[in-house]
Amino acid sequence: MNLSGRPVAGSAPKPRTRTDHAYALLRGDIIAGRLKPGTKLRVEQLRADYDIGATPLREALSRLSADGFVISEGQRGFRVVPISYDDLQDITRVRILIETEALRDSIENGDDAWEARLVAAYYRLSKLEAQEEQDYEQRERANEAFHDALLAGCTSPLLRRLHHTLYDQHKRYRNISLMNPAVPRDVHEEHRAIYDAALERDAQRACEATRVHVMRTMEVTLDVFRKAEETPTSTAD
Amino acid sequence: MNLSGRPVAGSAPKPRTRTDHAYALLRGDIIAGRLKPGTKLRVEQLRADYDIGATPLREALSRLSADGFVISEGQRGFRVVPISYDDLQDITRVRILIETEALRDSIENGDDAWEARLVAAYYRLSKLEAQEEQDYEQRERANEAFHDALLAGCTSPLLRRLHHTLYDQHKRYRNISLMNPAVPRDVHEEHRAIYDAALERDAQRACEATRVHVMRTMEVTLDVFRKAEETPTSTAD
DNA sequence: CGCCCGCAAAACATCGAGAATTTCCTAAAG
DNA sequence: CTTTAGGAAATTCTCGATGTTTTGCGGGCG
Repeated sequence: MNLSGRPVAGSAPKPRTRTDHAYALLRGDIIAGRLKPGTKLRVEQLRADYDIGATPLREALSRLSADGFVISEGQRGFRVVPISYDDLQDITRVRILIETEALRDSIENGDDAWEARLVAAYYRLSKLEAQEEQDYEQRERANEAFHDALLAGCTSPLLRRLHHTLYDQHKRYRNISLMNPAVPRDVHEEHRAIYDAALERDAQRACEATRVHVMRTMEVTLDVFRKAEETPTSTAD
Repeated sequence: MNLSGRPVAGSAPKPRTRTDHAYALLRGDIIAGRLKPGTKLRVEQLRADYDIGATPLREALSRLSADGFVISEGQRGFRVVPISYDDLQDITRVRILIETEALRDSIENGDDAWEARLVAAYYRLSKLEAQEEQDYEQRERANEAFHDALLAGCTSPLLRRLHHTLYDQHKRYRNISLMNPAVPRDVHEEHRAIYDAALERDAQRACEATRVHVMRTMEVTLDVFRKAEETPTSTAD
């Protein structure tokens, strides 16, 4: 009955095992772009950086390779998955496929609690979007919470899991392109369109709005990369 | 220049590293149903069975857990993912989503070589389907070759990868339900419908035929399980 | 009679060292 | 000057052993 006053298991943010810890750290660093695409992941190096033994590190890297964040070149170690235009487009395309299907399901099956959570998440996000100064971390969290709330009603665990992975793969591209000045864009309006359609239980419209939203995100990211290529190595190394 | 006469790397079927080997063995045994759903996977046990050290085994299990064939209950080891009606339906649903999208792409982009390969694969499969006595292994290979050929034109590596995993997850259910007498069913006709539509480049019709085919496969599998539940433990040991 | 505590055995997760392989550098041959 | 061969250094992969956590069992207390 958890009379101890300590938080119940499951809500705890602290990973239980070294492997889980390593997995979370590596995944986070790859998505955040701190580990750059194509980088060789030498176990000895990582061992020093994270202060974790080789065995848990290798296990974490194995999981990440199945997730598509790392490639394992048998007998030649691991490296961060490279980025490419094609890859971003591929991820985007599949993400739209998965996300719209999950959203359709969520809209059809979401109950009152789903609605309430969605309203709350949208409210918080809107408030942050209206602010002048943008705390990226905070806003990213709110953005994720909003998208999670949208899909919370989805009855398919598989769709949820796939979406989560694809979302993070996409997020990596966004983070890598982040430092450059973003193309002006009315994100709030895109969010509002999805939100309105979802609350009205108009799945068709919500999916279309989602498609537009995800495509725009990709296009902005692609633009940043293209511009970065024209201006060679200004921020490199 | 490989003057040794040995086959060049890449064509070799033999896994290069112990981890890869363990991964292939475990995956195969799980899909074939030799490792039953819910079974605890004790490393010491596996070590004896496969004659592979604990470290490569754990790495393989980690990868399998990311693939969804194994669950990792932190600090309490690994076990084969359990089966359930809900899970089979979930897998089927997502598989249809992925497979029809991949097929649509394949039909739109497949070139002459794609067509030729498809014709050949269909021809071989038809011949086996017409036979009286059925070698399951052989037929399964032909079936897989046919489905692979259908999707070979798909331009999205991600869709291909996801489909491969989902196909094998589905296959596990089929294999587990295998011993029981199958419901009579004209599989050949279903295959023919997909094949004809694909060659005519009618994506819409091919996708619909695929949907029907996959749904039927699931329903037959579900029927077998339901019947097995009514007749308790006749073949169980 | 049932519940709970605590000890022993099993299993898991992790570490450090040792075999196998790749990579890198040097130097000679064409 | 490019190419090829050889060997040393670095790195990956694997094993056996060790600390920690979970599990299973038995005895005592309510």
